[in-house]
Amino acid sequence: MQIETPKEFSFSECLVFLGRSKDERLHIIEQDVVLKPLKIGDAKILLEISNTLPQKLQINFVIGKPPQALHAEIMEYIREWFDLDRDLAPFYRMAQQDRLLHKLTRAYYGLRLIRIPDLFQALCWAIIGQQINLAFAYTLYRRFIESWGEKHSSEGASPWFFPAPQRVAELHPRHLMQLQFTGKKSEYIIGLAELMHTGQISKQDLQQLTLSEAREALLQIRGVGPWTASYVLMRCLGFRSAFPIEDIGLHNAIRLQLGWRAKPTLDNIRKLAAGWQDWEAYATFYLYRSLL
DNA sequence: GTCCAGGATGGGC
DNA sequence: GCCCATCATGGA
Repeated sequence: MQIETPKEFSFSECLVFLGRSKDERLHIIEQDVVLKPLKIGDAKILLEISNTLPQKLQINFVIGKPPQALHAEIMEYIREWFDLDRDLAPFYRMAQQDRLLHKLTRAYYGLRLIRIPDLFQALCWAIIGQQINLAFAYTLYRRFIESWGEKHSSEGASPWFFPAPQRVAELHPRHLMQLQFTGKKSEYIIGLAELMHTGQISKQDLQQLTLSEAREALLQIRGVGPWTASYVLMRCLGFRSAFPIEDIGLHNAIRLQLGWRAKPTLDNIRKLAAGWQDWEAYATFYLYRSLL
């Protein structure tokens, strides 16, 4: 199976971001190939994604060959994961005039905003990452996945499926506190799992809304504040104008790019981002990339 | 040992 | 509505 890629696309740049943590368990990168387990309906398949031909992604099924009827859904997942349906030409044109972005868009040309298509996964990742450094966040994330997720294959180095809301909803906070989650984060994650499992929150519903409506809906969830809402709008729901302006990583990236000793104020950032309309999410993502 | 980390909540004022 | 203590531990 093959997927056409747009002109402004670099698989290797995407792999840099996907490979940023040793604690990643939801995919495996080896030799410029990504292994990704995927549940489509009842089928559990293992995708092998590579970029051997120009302008194409090659998708091979390592284990579990899905029926032809599911191929469209699989392709749609890949297109979303690598954000292939976005035309980056306007972003790059805007970036040429931008103090912060002009270097980054040259250095990381073809990098796509790597999405987290699964809403539960995106929210869990954001909540776990609140107020702790990224390395520790990945440690907790790995423990969560290895404790309540599902390994695709029991043999060797196999990637994992993210824990299902149904299973997490049945946990007691102490189960997560054993993994060194705080008591509050444990409650947030379990409460969120209940909301997802019962269908009170769904990606499908949120995608029908405008940015501000979806943001308000997310803010109703206990444990989801302004940063988490914006982060999920950006990484999962694909809103181009989502902008986690409170993000410490963003602040540090800006500080380093400008060579400042102190972190920028929110007012500084608003001025620097004045020209980013409709590309705030991409600008943020390229600044994240600059921290690797 | 110190300081900060890709924040959110609940209470006091 | 704003301010602030609290969470809770790892990593640099």
